[in-house]
Amino acid sequence: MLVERVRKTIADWAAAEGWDDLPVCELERPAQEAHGDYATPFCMQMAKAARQPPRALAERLRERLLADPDLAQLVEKIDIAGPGFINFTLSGQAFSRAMEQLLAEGERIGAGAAKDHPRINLEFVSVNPNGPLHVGHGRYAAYGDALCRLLRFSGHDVATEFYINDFGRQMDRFGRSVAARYSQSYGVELPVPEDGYQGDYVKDVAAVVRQEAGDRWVAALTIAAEAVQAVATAAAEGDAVPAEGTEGLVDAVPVEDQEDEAGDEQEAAGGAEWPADPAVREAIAFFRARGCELMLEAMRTELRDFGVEFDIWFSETTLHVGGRLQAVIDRLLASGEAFREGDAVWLRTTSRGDDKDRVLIRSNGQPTYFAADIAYHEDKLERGFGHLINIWGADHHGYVPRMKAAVEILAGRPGVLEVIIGQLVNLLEEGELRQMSTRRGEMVTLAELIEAIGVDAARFFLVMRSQDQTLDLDIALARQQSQENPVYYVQYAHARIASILRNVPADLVASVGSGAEVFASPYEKALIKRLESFSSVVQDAAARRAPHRVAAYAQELAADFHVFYKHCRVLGVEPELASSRLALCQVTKRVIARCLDLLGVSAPESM
RNA sequence: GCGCCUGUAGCUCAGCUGGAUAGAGCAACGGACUUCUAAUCCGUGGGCCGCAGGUUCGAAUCCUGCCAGGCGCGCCA
Repeated sequence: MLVERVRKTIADWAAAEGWDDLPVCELERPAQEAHGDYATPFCMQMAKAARQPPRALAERLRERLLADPDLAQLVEKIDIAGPGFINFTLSGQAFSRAMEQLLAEGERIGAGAAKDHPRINLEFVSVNPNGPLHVGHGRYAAYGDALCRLLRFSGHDVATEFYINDFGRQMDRFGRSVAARYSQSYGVELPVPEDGYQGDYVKDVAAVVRQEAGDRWVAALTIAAEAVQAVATAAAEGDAVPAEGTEGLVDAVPVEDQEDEAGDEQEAAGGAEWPADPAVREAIAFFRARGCELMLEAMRTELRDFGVEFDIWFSETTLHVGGRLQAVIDRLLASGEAFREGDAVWLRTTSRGDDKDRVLIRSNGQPTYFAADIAYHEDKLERGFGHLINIWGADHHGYVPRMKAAVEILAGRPGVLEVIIGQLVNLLEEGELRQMSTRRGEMVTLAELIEAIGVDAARFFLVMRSQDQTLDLDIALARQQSQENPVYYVQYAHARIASILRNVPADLVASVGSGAEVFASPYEKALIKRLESFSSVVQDAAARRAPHRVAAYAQELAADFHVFYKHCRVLGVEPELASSRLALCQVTKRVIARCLDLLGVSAPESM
């Protein structure tokens, strides 16, 4: 309200003086109370264009502002301070009018108007369905979901998507791991492959399969077990056993490297040591597919319990059937964006800023993950999304330039793909860094975190920091500190207001009075100013993809409310004051509830 | 070697498209419940904003260089 009138005055003035290229005037909340309710450094910024000293400009601007009768009513005084700041101290009436507006906005207070922007596809989590979600995935889930809510609330059309990496070697290893655990439950000695998944959850999956299928697959897997044992016996008699010293060394390198190297060696050695018997192959295919389904089901349930639901689940495997992938590559070859060199097919990503061209089809004829990703993103575009947002872990940031180049080629224009890199979660135990491995079943799962501190605290905790900040998580500390978690501070403010509302007498309704006593205290004024800034916080947080700003704002708002609550009674004071304060409570409750909702946290009526 | 992220109070971090004396929570210490929920409030102490230059009326914020930590740099996914 105030800022619009100030800008109008400035525009008129600039027109009269013939100044061009003036900056936009922004009002900000001064850190110091003595500097009024709002302030602007505008006169310092315009000094150059106007070729006059800032303080003189400030004096003249002040005159012009006060000449506007509407504006004069809103301010108690306008001061000029320091090198040329203009400080506004608002009148009582300004607060009443602001509150009237806020109250009238109702439940959708702070919401952005629907924007005429392209539909957004927001993809996140997208993990291999071969292990439980760990806290890193939880962070991306909490962040992505909060961002989705924020974008929607600020006026965008968003669909969320989970890309299921259900194709490739990792899933083969998983299928064989489940098959092994299944066999073991029948007494067949088939060990989990060395490059397989050792975690106990694999046993759970196997148990479900056993319940569904009975001993249907035991015969086939017995063939595999015998073959594996034969190989093991032969190896024991030979000299293929590695020296012990190397093992200690291998342990010192990062776990992820071990996984990858193990995988490559395995492949170099001709794939799985399991026999190529058709019955065995069929069994592996079955365990792989069914295991994947069961893991996905569990994941979906876990995410839903965490408050995260995806609009679309997209399976990578669907890209590899029906010549889908080949069709994309053929088109890229035809348009000259892709080319053959050696026995491989490459995409000329260097034409769009990447530092080298990338392989689509390997010389062995197999498509790369990148090729599938291109088909996938083309599919997104064909589904009508004009803007694609992907949330990736920091360990994938090297992949960004090629993917952006690919989408630029597909879409015919730059800027369609936006990649948000989320930094990783470091797990600490008693201050010591702890390594994680999905394969070995050593990790802190999202489920563990939730069990330790609950969904609300976990979600708040995971989004309260900027996504490009590495998060240190000590689960013992988190458990111990959950009582001090700021989420309860915010929720408590909400519950307190709910309690007031329950005690409101029948004849008292929320409405903004105009008397001089209304909103006279600094506590009420501070709260109203905070509430007024909510819509800009929403817009800002959405534009910057920064839901943590909502978390920070919620804490500030709760603090303003708790102080207000301490100093100002709502019930049992004179009627005009009571109904005005009731209005203030109601708006505060709406905004707190909205903030918590944007973060995926519940807003309790009582605690 | 190259690229991305980070470096702010004892700890965890906000603030980063430049504004006045740099903030919050936790931890430490001292206070406040006969009144709408004390999971609250009030107060005290605590800082070469990694370092050095530069731009500017003004720099935690922008630019350059350096130092430190994390993550990447494959015809892996």
